[in-house]
Amino acid sequence: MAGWTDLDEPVLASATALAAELADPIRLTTLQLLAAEGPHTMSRLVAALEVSAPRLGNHLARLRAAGLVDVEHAGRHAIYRIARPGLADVLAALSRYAGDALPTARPGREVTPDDIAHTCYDHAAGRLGVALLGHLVERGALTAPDGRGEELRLGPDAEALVALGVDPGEVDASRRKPATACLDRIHRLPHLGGALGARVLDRLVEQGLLVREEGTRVLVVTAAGWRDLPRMVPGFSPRA
Amino acid sequence: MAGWTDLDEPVLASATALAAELADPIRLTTLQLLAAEGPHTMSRLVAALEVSAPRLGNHLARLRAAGLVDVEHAGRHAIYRIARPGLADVLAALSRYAGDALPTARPGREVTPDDIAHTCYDHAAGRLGVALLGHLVERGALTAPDGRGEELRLGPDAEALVALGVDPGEVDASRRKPATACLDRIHRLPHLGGALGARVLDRLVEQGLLVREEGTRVLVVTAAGWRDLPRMVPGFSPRA
DNA sequence: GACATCGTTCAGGCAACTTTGAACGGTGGT
DNA sequence: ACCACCGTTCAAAGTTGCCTGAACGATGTC
Repeated sequence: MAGWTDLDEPVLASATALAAELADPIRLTTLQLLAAEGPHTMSRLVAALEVSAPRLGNHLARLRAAGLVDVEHAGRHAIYRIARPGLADVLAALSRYAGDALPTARPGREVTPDDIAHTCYDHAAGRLGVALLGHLVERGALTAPDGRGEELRLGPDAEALVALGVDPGEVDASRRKPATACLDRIHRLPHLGGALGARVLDRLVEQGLLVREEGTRVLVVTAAGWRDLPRMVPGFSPRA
Repeated sequence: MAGWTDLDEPVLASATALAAELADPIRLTTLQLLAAEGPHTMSRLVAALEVSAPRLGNHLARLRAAGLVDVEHAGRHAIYRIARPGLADVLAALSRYAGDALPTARPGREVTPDDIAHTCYDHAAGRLGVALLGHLVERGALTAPDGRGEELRLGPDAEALVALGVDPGEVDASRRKPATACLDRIHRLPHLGGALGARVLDRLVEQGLLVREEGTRVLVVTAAGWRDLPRMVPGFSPRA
């Protein structure tokens, strides 16, 4: 009978192999980008990650062999995508633990206003942006992307959006996508972007919950914001 | 400005470091055992994992350095426990993906009756046992263990237990713990053990939903079981 | 058809990790 | 005080994984 740590145990072998794939910064970031923002061509990944093509290519070959990504060839472009939607759950759990463990691991480290909320182009990123997306998906106002090509879409139940002061009908979707998931650079989790993300940020500023800091990208949470936002966006808590 | 894959990014560095710790069968199994069943002494771990003491010791030193486990010395024994309860979420996500990905990765592999349900001493293990524990915890009939010493306990809302045909008052807790989390050897997720686990299994057999196969530890799900169990235990689905 | 672009593969050299065996302090029992 | 046991550390050896640079096939453009 195989022991607890015997690699003949299929699930154990599969789990350690998966963890090994996630244990490299290039591979992990690649998977996070694909899971949050959908399929990318290899050249887009090379540009985004700022690494050499062979270097990324070697990692992509590993990810392919491990069955974590699929490739589709379109002309001379190779389009990579997450193989199984469930991977997003693993990536999210990993990032959440990593983010939560940081203050403990580095006692000197404090939570900065930048961590909490800052602008990413015209929408909110940081813990607020991440919590926003999670909240709206959970409440059915948005349908989650699967990282395979199925994009973030408006969901059946717009009530959570209305509660934030946004009328889904007024979102200008003519010139840009209504909603996109955008990988947060700090927390490594997807946050809400697109026309809807911009509209939500505008409304929160109008309501006096956030103030754009001049000259920086920091979004300062006002006293009213600390009072109301945790209730409006469950998952966005002061927590130290 | 640091790039996407730069290890100066704190969360990325933390996440890859965590994944590297999980990428070894001994370390991963150790963490799974501690998270599911609570603190263990090193000698208990050595016996359970069937590895040499120095070999395990080196891995435990790594886990300590990574801040994933805490040690407490009691006499000549070293008691190890999970450092942060949140780790259980990461381990669960990893095991779930690894289990789900298996049929895809190995086309020849089929789901066996053993995977679905078998006995572990006197209670149910396999997918059914795992789903049972998850369901009862989610419904508030049990409080989740945190892997640090806080054990599985009866929770405030016993309704989910009653729905399974079990009267919480009738569980004999005098001679053994009422409920324990027990690491499932196949799926690498905690399942329901203890007096309560035994009582639940007895009731499911009495109701004709399961049949103990003679001479083996397999629990056969009857036609009635396939009809009723997915409704009684959300999370326990036929799925292929 | 010539050329640039895109993606992939390969071999070398370098760094990191894992295992093993032996040795070492600390604790409890006799 | 002696001994058995528990846990930990260390160095050497073998293995594995990663990056670099060059090369190659395939595609689309001029």
